[in-house]
Amino acid sequence: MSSGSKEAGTRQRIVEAADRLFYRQGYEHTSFSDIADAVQISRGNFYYHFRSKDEILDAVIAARLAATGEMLAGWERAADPAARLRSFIHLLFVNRLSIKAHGCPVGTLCGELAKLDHPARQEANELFTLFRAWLAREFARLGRGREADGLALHLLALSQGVATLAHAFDDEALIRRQVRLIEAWLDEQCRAGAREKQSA
Amino acid sequence: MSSGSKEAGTRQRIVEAADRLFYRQGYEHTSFSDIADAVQISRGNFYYHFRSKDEILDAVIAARLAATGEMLAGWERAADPAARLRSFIHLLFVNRLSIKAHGCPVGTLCGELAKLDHPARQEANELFTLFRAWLAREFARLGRGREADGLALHLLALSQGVATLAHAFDDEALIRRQVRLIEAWLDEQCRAGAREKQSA
DNA sequence: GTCTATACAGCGATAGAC
DNA sequence: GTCTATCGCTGTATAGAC
Repeated sequence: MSSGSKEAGTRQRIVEAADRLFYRQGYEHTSFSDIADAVQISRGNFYYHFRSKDEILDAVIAARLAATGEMLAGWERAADPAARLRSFIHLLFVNRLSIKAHGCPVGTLCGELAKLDHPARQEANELFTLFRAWLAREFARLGRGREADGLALHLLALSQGVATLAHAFDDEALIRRQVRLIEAWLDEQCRAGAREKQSA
Repeated sequence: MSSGSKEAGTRQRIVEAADRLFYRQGYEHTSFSDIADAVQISRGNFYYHFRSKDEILDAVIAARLAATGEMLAGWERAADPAARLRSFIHLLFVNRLSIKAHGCPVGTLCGELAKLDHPARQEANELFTLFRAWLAREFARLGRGREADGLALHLLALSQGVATLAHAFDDEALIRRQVRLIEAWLDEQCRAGAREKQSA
């Protein structure tokens, strides 16, 4: 029952197609017809699997939460906090082509749902919270316990902003250059953390 | 013919209402009925002033470009490059309530138009470019000529990211805390600029 | 489980009276 | 310059045959 299986059930194929389309076109701009075309089923058949479009959104967010949790768990294998934080920054580089084309999947979804004041808004924010808490814990391990959450938000904000600008300007090189600046900032934070640990 | 006049013509009142609604609800989510209710005119009457909804958007972007240009010109009165750059950061603080509620007007509009691949996308990006060029020039004046554009994008990204997170989390305090971190970063850049000027 | 047919609301846009 | 009336289309959602 792997989530990317070729023989996935109809329900799962709907969720996967909706996930991709919500990312590429936005939630509101994606219609049932769009998803139906992608999954190759009729429009009416949706309502056997979901009661409404909002319910599809809920399923998409749940799937993203699960995938994000697994990714963060995978990063735990890195040797030290600095290497783990670098995994996060590296994500911006790895996904630079899709970010250039469609922005950050988390930021664009949360932004749209916030502007629509959509009921699923809080659920989507959990995606941000997952990263925020994970980053804060790694900054704390780095020896920056007191300012850990502030630094986590700073790094989260930087990656969000870079994604926003790269998307708007449709500029891949912007990501590569800014990633280097962020890495330099992280190195500086590591040195500050080491100093704080020394004096403690 | 001041732009905020109470006795503004219908056309201008449409642009002002559309500007506000596009910011609060998003472009696609705002209908003619919404604007008509705000301006207190009938739906049909729109087409005497504009040929389409896209044309209203063009007018809104043009108005924002003009207003932004005037604001940047006003910041020129500050004593030195460091003070001028601080004006930019301060903007995040001054507008923190509307940013918390609706995000950054530039970032959310450019993000939506980019995702829709809307024809007016490039025009909206000019708003970003206005800030980018202005910031780069001030960083150059600060003595950071070689990296001026990279630093400008870094600061722009930071402010965009803070706006995105504050909007998603509906959190005003987040802005105040992150503004302090950004100001500390700017101070560091000022010192680096001074060193570079010394050695030159 | 999947289909076709359809209801019903809202959208952008047009025509024409005043 | 502003109005009412209406068109054509697309959206979500439902009913019911197979």
